[in-house]
Amino acid sequence: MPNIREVADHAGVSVATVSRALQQPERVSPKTRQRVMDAVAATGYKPNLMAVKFRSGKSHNIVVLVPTVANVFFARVISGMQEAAAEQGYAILLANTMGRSDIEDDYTKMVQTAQADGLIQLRAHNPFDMSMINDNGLLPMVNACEVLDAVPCPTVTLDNRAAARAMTEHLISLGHTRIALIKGPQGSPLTRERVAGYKDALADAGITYDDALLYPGDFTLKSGFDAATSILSATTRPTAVFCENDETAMGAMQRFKQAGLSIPGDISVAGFDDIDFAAYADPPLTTISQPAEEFGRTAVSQLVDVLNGKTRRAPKIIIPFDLVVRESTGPVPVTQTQNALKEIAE
Amino acid sequence: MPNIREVADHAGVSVATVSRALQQPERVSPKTRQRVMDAVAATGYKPNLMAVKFRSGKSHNIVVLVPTVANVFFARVISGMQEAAAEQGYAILLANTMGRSDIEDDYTKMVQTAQADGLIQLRAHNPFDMSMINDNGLLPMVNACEVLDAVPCPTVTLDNRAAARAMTEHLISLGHTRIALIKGPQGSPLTRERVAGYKDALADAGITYDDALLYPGDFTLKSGFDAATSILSATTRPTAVFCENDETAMGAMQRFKQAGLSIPGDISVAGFDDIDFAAYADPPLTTISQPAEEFGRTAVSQLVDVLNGKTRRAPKIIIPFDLVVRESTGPVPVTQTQNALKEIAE
DNA sequence: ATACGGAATGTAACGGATTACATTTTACTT
DNA sequence: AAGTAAAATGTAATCCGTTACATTCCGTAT
Repeated sequence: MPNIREVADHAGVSVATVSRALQQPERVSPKTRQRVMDAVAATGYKPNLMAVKFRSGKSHNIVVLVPTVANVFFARVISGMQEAAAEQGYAILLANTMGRSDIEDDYTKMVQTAQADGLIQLRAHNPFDMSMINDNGLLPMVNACEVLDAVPCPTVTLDNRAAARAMTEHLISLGHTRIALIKGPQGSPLTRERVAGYKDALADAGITYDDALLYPGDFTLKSGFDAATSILSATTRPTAVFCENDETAMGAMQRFKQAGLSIPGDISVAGFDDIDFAAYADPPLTTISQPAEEFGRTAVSQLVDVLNGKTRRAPKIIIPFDLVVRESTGPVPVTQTQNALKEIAE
Repeated sequence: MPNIREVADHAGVSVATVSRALQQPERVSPKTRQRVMDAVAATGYKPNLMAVKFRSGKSHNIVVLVPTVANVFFARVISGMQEAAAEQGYAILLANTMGRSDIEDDYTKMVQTAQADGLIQLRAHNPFDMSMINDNGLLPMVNACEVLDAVPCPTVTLDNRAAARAMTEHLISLGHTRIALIKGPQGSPLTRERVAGYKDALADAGITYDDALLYPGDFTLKSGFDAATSILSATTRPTAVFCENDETAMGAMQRFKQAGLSIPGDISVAGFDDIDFAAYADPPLTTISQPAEEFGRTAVSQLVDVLNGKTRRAPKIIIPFDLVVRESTGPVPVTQTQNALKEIAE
């Protein structure tokens, strides 16, 4: 591999001139510039970017901590990051953390060891200690999707509470009053916020909240399937199920169909995320659409601003959502309505 | 940020000793080692890995070219790579290429500019020219999943032809003779091999191959849906549809169900890949299971071997597959059987 | 023709860790 | 106690671009 000195010799100039001809062409006379370019072509010179990065102290790498890359929603987010990063001259180092703090720590070290300039965390957990704070009091990170409030860094998130509330209101508007909720992972702020939005809507509609209608889940197909099994064995079966993500919803639908229930004839099912499969589910799934790619793009551009010192106070960015009504939600089944009326009458 | 000199001063030793204490502890006396460790702790020293990589000429980065990260199968492959790379001390640089050669070239440059040591390509396209060939005549890359024969590098692949043949044989064993095939992307070797396997099985069973039963697709849900629409309007409807991936199969199933067909009562549907959703489809999808994570792990370990000069001749690794029979495939519908018998009789 | 200013180019220090080679220390032999 | 080999440690070169500073060149003004 030829280095800059060989090019300089070949062109009969100094290494400084070669460097300038490549980095700031206007600082070099047209003749020399041409000579250098010819020498570059002749030698097949490619600058060793590891040397450049080392010298400049900027790696132009961004670490992304993803709980699971094998999640359709995150895959779209990453796709958006990829795009924005490429535009800004950054490369993405992807870390599949499975939510494990030790793996997160390994990758966070890449920032501390100058292998990466900053980090994007897609989970509500701050991997840094405060030693990494910059002049503006910010950490070299962006927290996206599932965010933590107390961390000094930009956040990019959906108003999960409002979205969950919107979905619950949609179900209520169809006449549902016994609405089950299949939750996301225990302890996640996402889960909490969505539960809060669900409660908000119930409260507004004057429906008393019932703890028994909350089912545990973890965003997998299986957890939806299992929760649905529990729901089927409930004494008074809910007429609608709001799932905190689409995978869960699809797992639940599968179980309900196996049990011979019609959706939404016997039970309505709603999801969250609007992954590709949602539109092709049977029946097509009512869900909350999140612009996943935009999450990625926004997170990257926020991080680049932090790294350039442009960000003084941590912005809290809210990405808009959309309620997408498809065919998995419908009016309360007649018999159930009658039962409900009877109950009220008693 | 403290550097190695500060640590040396603090410990009262030379920088060489510090370096040795950290890299080859056995080459340093226990006393000094301890002094160095204390100094490291006291100063909070973290070696600048950019400097290390620059000096050593090894970046310990691997570029992965993925057509789309938002594909469930690839997501699993990446997951496996991630795992193996971490074990071997490598980081993954993920490139979402969308199959575009210009994007692939950008990332391939990372290898040429010492930002990455090697590359894993998940598409049948060689991004390198021959200038990167090493002493063993190999390129610093591994071609996985969808492979090209002529490239001097290890390949990791499924016997797609055998797998497609196995699936087709399964359908034939259920009595199907008119079996449609929804293909993968035009021009992909994957597509070609699977078509070849399909033809193999037909030929073996003495079923004449009919061009009209091949439908175009591109591995998306939508393309499955659209192909199903074409299938529905065919003069003699096939009794089974073999889709070259699961997304396509799920899109097709959705369309068939919309048209009021029962699966597999009226038409059998089979997929390929066994993504998570396959087991939760309605009905659960018969498919070919590929150990996606193993693809990733194998690709990484093969690449590491190449990088270490351990690989002399490019191995061609075949990963085993599994035929997973679920409920989306069944015997030929009775009426159809009668028609078929009639045809034969005529 | 001389002097001066700006453009063009060159020289060499620098970044942080590694490592070949040189030197010192230690441990053991006689 | 002297001598020697092995172990431990130190010195300084090195990796390769970038860039501050120094120098040279050229054109223009006087």
